[in-house]
Amino acid sequence: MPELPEVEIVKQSLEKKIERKKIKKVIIKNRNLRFKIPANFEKNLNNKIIKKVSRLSKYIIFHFSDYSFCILHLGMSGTIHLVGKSKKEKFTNASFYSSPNLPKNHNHIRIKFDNLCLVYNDPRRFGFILYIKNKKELIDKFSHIGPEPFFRKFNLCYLLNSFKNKEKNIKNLLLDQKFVSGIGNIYASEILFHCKINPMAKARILDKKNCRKLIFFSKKVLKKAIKKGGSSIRNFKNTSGKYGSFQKEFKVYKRENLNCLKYKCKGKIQKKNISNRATFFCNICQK
DNA sequence: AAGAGGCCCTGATAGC
DNA sequence: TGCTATCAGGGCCTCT
Repeated sequence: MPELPEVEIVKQSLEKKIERKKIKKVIIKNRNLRFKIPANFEKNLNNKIIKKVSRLSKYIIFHFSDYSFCILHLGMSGTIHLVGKSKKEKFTNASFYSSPNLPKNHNHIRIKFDNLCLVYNDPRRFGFILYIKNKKELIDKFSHIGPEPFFRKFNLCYLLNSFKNKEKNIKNLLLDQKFVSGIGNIYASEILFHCKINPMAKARILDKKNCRKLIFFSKKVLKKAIKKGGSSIRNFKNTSGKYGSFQKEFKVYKRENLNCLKYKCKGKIQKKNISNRATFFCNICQK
C-alpha cells in the first residue's frame, strides 16, 4: 500500500490521537507477519507511554517515554485503524472496541489505550512491527537506509557519485531504499515522467541536468502527494477513514495506452515490466 | 560484488 | 456464472 506520502499521512493522523497515551494492553491475533512477532512483544509494550510518533522513509516509529521504540512497516497491504470503545461497552464494561470502518479479517494486532484502540490490519502480511530496546539499536536498524529525497544528503554530489559506473537502470535505482528511501513503485514512474527520463536508462549515463531534475521532482511529487492526502489506490485511507486524492494527479501510473499529458506531446503511455514491477512512461517525451 | 529474480501472502480483477 | 491466471503500493534473501 504505502510509499512515503501515505506513511506520512498515517503518521500525521496518528500523532494527534495517541501521543502521550499509555498502552494498557496489547493483543496479537496472528504473529506471522513478515517477521514473527516474538512472545515477549506484548510485555515489552505494556504500560509504555507514547511520547512521540515519527516517520522515517516508509517506517512509522513510536517513541516511548523510557527511550525504547517500536517500528512499524506497512508492507504492501498494511493499514492502521483507530477505533473507540463501543457504546455498549459503557454498560457492559466489556473490553471491546469496534468501528464500522474496521475490516472483518486480518486484524493482527490491537494496541489498547483508554477509550481508544489502534488496530493493525494486513491481509498479505508483508508488513512488520519490531520492538527496539534503545536508541543505539534504532540507529543500527536504519543504518542501511538511504536518505529521503527531502534530506540535504540527497544532493547533486551524492547523485553524481552514486550514478558513477552504475549499470542499474534508474527506475530500479529509485526503488533501491539504500540509495534513496521512501520512493516506491508508483512515485518512481511519476517522478521519472516529470524528469523526462526513460526508466530503462542506466544510471551511469545520467548527467548533471538529469540529477538536478531528479532531486527537484522527487521532492515536488512527494510533497504534492502528501498535500493531497496520499494516493488512494485499493482503498488506502488515513486512520480516520478519509481518502487521499493524489491518484487523480497520476500522469503515467495505470495510464497505459492513454495520451501523454505533457503539453503538445503526441506520445502514448507505455507499460513495461522492469524487474517484475509495472513501469509506466511516455514513449516520446521520455526517450 | 552488483544486480536480477524468487519469494513471502491474500484478494481483486481480468479473461476464458 | 464460475473457474483459473495474473497482478498488486515492499523488501529480504539467494544465486550468478
